[in-house]
Amino acid sequence: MELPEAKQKFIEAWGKLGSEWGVNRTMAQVHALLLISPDALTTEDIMESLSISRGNANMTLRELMSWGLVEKQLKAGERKEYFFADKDTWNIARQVAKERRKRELDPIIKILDELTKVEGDKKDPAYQTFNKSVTDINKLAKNVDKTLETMLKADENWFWGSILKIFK
Amino acid sequence: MELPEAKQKFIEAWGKLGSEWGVNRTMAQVHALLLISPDALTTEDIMESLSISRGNANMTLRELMSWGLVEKQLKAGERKEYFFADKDTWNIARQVAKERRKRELDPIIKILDELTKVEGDKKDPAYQTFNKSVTDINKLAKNVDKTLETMLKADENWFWGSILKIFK
DNA sequence: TTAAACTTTCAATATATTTTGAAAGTTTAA
DNA sequence: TTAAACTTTCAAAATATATTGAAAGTTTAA
Repeated sequence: MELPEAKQKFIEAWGKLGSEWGVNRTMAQVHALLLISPDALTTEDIMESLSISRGNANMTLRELMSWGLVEKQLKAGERKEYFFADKDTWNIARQVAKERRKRELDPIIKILDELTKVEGDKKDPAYQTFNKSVTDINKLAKNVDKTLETMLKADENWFWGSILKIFK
Repeated sequence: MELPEAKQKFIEAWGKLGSEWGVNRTMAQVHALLLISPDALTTEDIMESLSISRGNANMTLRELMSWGLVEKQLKAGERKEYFFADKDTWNIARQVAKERRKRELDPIIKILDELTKVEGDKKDPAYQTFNKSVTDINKLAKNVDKTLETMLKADENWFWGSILKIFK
């Protein structure tokens, strides 16, 4: 396989993976494109490479910046804005974990905490089942939360070293 | 908060979480409903509880069964099919991890393995960047894969015990 | 100033996903 | 058999999500 074809495949695969994980396809593709570009790209470059409109490119880039995955780069003596992606995979994973925790895990834990407190007739099977499921899910969510918390603070080698050591 | 309201909230929250994680909202809601039901429910019960059509209920239940999250229950002397959800949170997490690994992680690892092998001019920055990103992402994906593999084999207490011990 | 170079916005449009519900299919009891 | 009880299918409709592109907004150099 030659490089241009390989690039295409990578962008396609990353886009597909994104859309299976709640990230819009174009956003994942722009990210992929920037990940394999040695230099920062302009909005025009991205529009052309991926055949998308200016509006779409602009929105997507802002979204990627809000996720902390892409940054603007200003070049001296140039009006145009250039964009580049953080290439450090561990940073990317951490950044994504951080954002999703904030956006999704935190809110559900808040709701589960409330629901855990709901009182009811301890003899009522409906109440028992509700309470057990909610409590169990809450525990799981908190374990995940703790693990993420540690991951966010950790260094990559240490993290995988520790995890994989357990699983030797 | 009273039980009926709490149930509603739980179904709503689970549905929202699902849709943020690539599971369709209705599927997550049916799952939530079954999780908090002490008894197995019929298609009719589910249609009524969630105000959805027969076709939708049927498709969703089959999908949940294909994920291994819900099972059919046949009651002696009855024609109707009853459905109930596995209430063990650890089983649910494992089941979901197992399916997503098979459906999403495995295919991308296969592609990354191929892309890692692409040859090119080692002096070319475009090739260097491509190769580094692909290789790094491949490593990360394989670490995740190994961790999931172990999680799938593990017992809940052992798993969280080991993880949380490291992160004490 | 001002006009060229660039970025942002957003209503309209296109695309993708989900849901409906009636018809077709299947199973069972008598 | 057969007809009632139940499940499945799937084309059409509804809904949700993503994209376009032209107009409006902003910044800069002269």
